[in-house]
Amino acid sequence: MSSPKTRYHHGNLKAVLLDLAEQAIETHGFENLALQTLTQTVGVQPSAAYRHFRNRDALLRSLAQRGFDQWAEEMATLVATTPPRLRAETFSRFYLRFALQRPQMFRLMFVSEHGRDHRSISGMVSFLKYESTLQHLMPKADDELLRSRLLASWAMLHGMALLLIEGRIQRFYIGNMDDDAFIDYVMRRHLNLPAEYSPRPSDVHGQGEGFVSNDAPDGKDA
Amino acid sequence: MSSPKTRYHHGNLKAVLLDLAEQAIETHGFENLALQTLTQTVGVQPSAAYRHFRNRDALLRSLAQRGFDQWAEEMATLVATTPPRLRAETFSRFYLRFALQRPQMFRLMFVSEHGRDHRSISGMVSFLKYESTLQHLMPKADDELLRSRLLASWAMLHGMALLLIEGRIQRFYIGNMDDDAFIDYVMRRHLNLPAEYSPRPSDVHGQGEGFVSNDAPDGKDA
DNA sequence: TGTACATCAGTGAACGCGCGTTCACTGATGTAC
DNA sequence: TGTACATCAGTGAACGCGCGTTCACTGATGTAC
Repeated sequence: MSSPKTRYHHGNLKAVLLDLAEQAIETHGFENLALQTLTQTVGVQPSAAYRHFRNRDALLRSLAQRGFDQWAEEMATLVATTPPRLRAETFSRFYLRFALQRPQMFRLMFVSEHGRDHRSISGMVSFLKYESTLQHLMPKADDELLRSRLLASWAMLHGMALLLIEGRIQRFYIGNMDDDAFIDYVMRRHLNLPAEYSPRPSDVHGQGEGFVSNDAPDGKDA
Repeated sequence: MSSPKTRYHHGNLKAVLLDLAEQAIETHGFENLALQTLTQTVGVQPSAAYRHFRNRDALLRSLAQRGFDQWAEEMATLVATTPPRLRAETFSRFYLRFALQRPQMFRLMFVSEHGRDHRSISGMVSFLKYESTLQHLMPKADDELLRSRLLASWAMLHGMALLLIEGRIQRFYIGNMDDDAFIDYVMRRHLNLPAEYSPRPSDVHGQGEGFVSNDAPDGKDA
């Protein structure tokens, strides 16, 4: 084994390309990822990338796939270490934190074309749907109801993340919160879990939260 | 006035460029809008566009601005013709319909960089915040509460629209609903307005909707 | 244990093209007198 | 009411460059015998 700098065969070029691509997109946006720049950073010819990826799109798809795989892993850990009644909040925090800390990776996975049609998405979703808090919360609920509840939560988190990432709300709503403060804020004010499932007491102002409000007749079941 | 085809001065090139750009982005996405293609469609030299727009970004920003202006107009009409107690739902339907029927325009305005920092956004939002249903619903609420409620609703609609537009949910949740059916679905199942403000009875299954549920102690105020 | 050869993972050079943008020009329009 | 001239809104041609992608090549690695 000669010095890593001089050896002809890089060894693990594929993984290194993905690593650097991940860094690069977080800085410049995945739309601006250029293979020539990327390979130059690694110190390798542009054409070398084509040993490992059919084309640029394939590289970005691989990157998204890796993201989904990691995501699935962390999700599994999360489930293993969190009691069912706390999973909804834990998942929500995880989703928001991911979006805020790695916004470009988030966009690549959950917004862009490159992140579509990955098996892991359906895996993640059906996992959430059947394994998470929902069934525990609503043992009698039918499938469609479970589905619509999951969708509602997902949409809320998704929209919240993107409005912030894309700079649509900071000027009007958020003071100078950092990520964690914002996540707390969303948990407290928007994703109002039933009190029994919320680890911290919510500071309700004596009325329902938002005109997105539920007409839950028996606030106990949920 | 010679035939429109042969006259040297186009007359209203700026407006026509914006019109065709709007069509083009809906077909190919605003990322792929090419000035040369666009001007060719109009039957004019590429350089002609630069009489009216400093560069490509300026054109897209103009397009977004025009979108916001139209939006503000329609919003004004909406307010003029809708009683306060129905405005929240009417606005929500408008938002979703816009997003589903003109997804690229929606993305340009509410997601892309070109749609940032327009005065109309802040106008729209503050309008919503102070003029819409919210104050009517919550006369005693403080500013921050109003703000958080608006944000919650907005995020929900925004996320719902984007998850659908970007193809993240159709496979798992939506059967073959058309736009209107989907909007109805969201209104019924997700954006559950208090019964008194919903024009159609919601079909609750005997429990709260979603684990995004409110612990509203007095379900009457809202 | 050593040699021959297939295979793999890089190099180097270049192509090509889409596309934003510039610039000197000219035809049409409007306004001062 | 007609003419001179400034100004405006186009033309035509071309530049340039970022960047994805190809292709013939060569150095390194592993495996059969």
